[in-house]
Amino acid sequence: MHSQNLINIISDQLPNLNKSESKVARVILADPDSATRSSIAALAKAAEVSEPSVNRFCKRFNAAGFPDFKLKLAKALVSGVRFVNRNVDPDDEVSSYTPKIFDGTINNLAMVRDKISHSRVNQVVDKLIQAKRIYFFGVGASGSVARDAENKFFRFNLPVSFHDDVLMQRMLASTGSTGDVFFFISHTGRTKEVVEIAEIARASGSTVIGLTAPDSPLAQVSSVTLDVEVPENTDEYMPMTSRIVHLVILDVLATGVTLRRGPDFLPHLEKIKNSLKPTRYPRSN
Amino acid sequence: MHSQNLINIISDQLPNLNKSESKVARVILADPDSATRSSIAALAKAAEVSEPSVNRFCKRFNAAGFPDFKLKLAKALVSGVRFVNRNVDPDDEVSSYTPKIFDGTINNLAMVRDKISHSRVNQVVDKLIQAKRIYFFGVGASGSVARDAENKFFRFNLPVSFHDDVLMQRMLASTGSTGDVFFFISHTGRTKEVVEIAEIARASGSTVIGLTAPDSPLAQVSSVTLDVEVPENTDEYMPMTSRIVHLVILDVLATGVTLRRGPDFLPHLEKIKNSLKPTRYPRSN
DNA sequence: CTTTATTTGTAGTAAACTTACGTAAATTAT
DNA sequence: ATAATTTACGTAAGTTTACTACAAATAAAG
Repeated sequence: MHSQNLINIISDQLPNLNKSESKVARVILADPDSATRSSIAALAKAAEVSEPSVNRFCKRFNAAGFPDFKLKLAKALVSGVRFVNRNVDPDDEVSSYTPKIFDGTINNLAMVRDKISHSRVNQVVDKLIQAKRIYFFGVGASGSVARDAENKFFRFNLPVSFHDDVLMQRMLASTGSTGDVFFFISHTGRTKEVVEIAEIARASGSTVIGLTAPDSPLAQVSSVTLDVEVPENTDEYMPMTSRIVHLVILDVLATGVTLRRGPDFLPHLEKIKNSLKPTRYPRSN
Repeated sequence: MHSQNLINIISDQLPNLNKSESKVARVILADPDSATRSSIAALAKAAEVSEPSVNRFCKRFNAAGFPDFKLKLAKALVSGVRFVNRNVDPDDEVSSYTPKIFDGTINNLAMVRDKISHSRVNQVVDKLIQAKRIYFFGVGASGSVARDAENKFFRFNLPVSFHDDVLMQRMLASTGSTGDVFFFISHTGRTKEVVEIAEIARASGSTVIGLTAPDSPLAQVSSVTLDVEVPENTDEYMPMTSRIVHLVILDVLATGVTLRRGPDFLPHLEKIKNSLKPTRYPRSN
């Protein structure tokens, strides 16, 4: 299991800190990387507190002292998480907003990586393995995720399709039967139309899988759900990253299915890969 | 390899070091983790050299001084455990392959984040801002990325469309004119059909943007390229992550365009957001 | 309003790190 | 081989950094 990242711990604890400690926390979270390179005096000055306050802050987070804290912070940064609550500012340059967006995405991925239920993943892989037929449903931005899922899963020699048209989805859901898997992808899990279609699919006796927000209406009507908790983007400039998390989870599921199929299945995948060769210019190097 | 691990660098350089420096190196390599926690005096004593020798050793490896060196060493230790052994094994359990896939994706994002050319991003944002019309083209897995791009960019009040059908793409490319932007998304940049279409678009006087592998045939026919170098997946079980990197880059571009449009444009985005409200179940909390 | 607890800062001290300089070792040339 | 020159290394001093003890200030409780 992954240990919770120091930066996340700090931002979680932010409300529980007293005045000067939270000042320190904010300065560190604003630019953790530069924090690892600065002295206790510099950090104290930046946070407008005294040096011992910085020291006390470090000890609160189970560090021996300031140098030890910096070390732990540096390690936390490597695992991919930087600029946690650095929002894009209206006057940001390319060189600022580019890493911020990457880091925001990376941060969300790391969070879901540590939170996702492995037993749920296993359950979903089970359902997908047993499926006679798989439908990936999504609308709007999730439609692209569903399309990508189709592209991954057709390799398993199963009847797979994706649909981003709600009328089509509704008709297919109503004709479902035992052994069919309807895989719903939705960021909010609150789109009425989608929830209704999931209910129809469920009523038809099919398996309904929801890749969506926990406790959402869609989650409630699903047979199995994969919970994805990604912070709502309050910031106007910050993109929605749930799509990307969804894609990675579908990668995980596809890998799970491949592994279950065993090594005998690899030649089939190889064949598909090779089929594309004649469409490409050969590599010179 | 571009980001060689500090520990490997030290052991590579071991024969080139002089007497006292190699003493220091051996002590550090024997237990790098404890080295990150010890003072310069303790390390000097353990290596039986003077403190300045340790300091000189650090500077030789491009550190500002001893503390900076310890920081870099600590980072190297973390990246070693997390990112090195990231291939999925045939006998991996859910609890193993799930974090591996997330980490693999995160690793690639971090690599591209550090490598991407900000001036290129700026150039592409320029072109998109000036565009009279934007076409996002992709086939196969990149088709989903193109579809997602359409979903992001239509918000800018521009004629935008995506196409995953090569015949459609070919026809549209031939009818292009100055002011049109054809945005090609391709992992390899070597699909003959796609390169041909890009050539047609280019010949029509339109701007061709390539989000693809550097130095690929597609990159060569593009007006501007955004290079994405993601390692080829030699491992059968590891998913292709370039799609995800492409999506994040499109997020970056969309943010760039939003920022250029300025704050007057925010109400428009808000309006689009609000338009979806009636389709959703309201949140209870 | 006083007392008590908590938070925060000041000042002093110890430790850690770096720099300058001088000596020793090694290399090269004579 | 030995002098000259370069390179390596350590001593000592200076500077920065971090920690501790204590006191002032603030907040909470009686």
